[in-house]
Amino acid sequence: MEIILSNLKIQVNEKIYVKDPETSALGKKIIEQSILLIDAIGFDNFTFKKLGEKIGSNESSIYRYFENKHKLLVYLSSWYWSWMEYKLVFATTNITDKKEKLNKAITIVTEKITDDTATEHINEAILNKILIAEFTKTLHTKEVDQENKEGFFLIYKRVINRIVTIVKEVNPEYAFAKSLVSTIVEGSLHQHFLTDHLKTITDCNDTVTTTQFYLNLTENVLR
Amino acid sequence: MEIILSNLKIQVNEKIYVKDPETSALGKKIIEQSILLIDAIGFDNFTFKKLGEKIGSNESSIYRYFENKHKLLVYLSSWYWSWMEYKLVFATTNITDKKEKLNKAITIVTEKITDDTATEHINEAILNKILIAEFTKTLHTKEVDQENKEGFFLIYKRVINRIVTIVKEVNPEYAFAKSLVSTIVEGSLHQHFLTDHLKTITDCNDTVTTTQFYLNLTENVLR
DNA sequence: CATAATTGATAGTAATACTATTATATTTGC
DNA sequence: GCAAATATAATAGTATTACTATCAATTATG
Repeated sequence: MEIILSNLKIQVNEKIYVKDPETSALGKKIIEQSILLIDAIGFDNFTFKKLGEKIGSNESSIYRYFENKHKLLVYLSSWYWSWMEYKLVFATTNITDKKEKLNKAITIVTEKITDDTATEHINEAILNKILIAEFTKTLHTKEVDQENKEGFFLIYKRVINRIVTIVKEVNPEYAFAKSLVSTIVEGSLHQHFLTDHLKTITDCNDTVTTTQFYLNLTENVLR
Repeated sequence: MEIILSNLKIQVNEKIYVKDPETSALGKKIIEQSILLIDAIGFDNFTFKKLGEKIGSNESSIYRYFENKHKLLVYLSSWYWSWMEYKLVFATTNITDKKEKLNKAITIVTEKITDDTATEHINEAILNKILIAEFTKTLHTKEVDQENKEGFFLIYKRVINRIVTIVKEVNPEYAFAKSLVSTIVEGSLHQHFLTDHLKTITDCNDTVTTTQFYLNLTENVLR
């Protein structure tokens, strides 16, 4: 997987950026360091000025890549879900047993990423932390309908619908496949958040994982 | 229920506000109108200056009630969950059948509030809309651990743990009661959000409700 | 090597998120 | 009914944010 991933160009909707950050050294530095800075100080405290200082570049240069920090977060999220989709497709192709395929898929989207994988300038483990802490903010804006129309959330929705297809293979009778999967994908980020911050309302921790919870849940719901 | 609710003083943690808004006409106006304004323009675009203009009061007067807009949102959320807890307790007390009790509880926390209920200056239907759109923002900050320590999320956690108790009465063997309930409570807000904005990844709509999805899910998981 | 494209530096604006001070109402306690 | 206390309003001011515009300096490319 390592080799393949390192050659992989993750596709992100062009409308999200002003200039594709993958096309220059500065662009890659913006992505790499924004992930570290958002993780360190949180998205709310993150500014392009601070990022500029961190990478030794001018604020105005960053604006040539992204209109604002919201779009940058949408970009990072899109990249993440694109990477997730790749992992998902890679891990489930050629599995003939439907239940096994579904379990694999659920494992992929619910497990916490703990190690930096193949890509050059992107630390997926930290990006996963950012998604856990900040992903909902990409959706919860007044512009969500407009941005949805422009395709900002296409990859996210595609990841969910890929798993929906697998769910329907396991149980074609089940009436809530979409809601189940969207609950799992969003909910697993939430359970990771609770594990980190509000331990009294989750059972998930280092030994009992979020993945186990959702595997068990899905098994029970679809049987 | 109407009469009782109108006499009810909803309790909110004192640390959330500078001055209790329930103790003055201006305070109540701040709560009433902030709900309408946040609903209208979204929390991100909401400022104390705009609220001041809307209620014909000075910005600085609002700061005497709330340190900042984040605390105001935490207050509104707290109030909502306190109201929800009241409804929950009221609706489930004296129900002896455990499954019926759980179904009632799940219905209470997952259904969309569509009508303004008893309280004077608070429109619960609109407040519910705000929770659907903005609640995650109360938790997803760098200060979450500190604020959790100070008890900002106590009522929210108590609502969840009340339902956890009911789940355990129905099935004491089930190992993920907390995660199940926190998934339901948070997830139902999310499903309502998807129904409003990302319809392609949910099955919930006007005829098939979020409540039905979660009743079915819980039934299957605990049987 | 000339030209184009990119980046950096500087400056500037409007809005945000407050704090401080003082004046003016309004409430309450005697 | 009035003085004292309290609440509110008005004004001003600061630091930061979230940009935009301009122009100079650097780097890439044909």
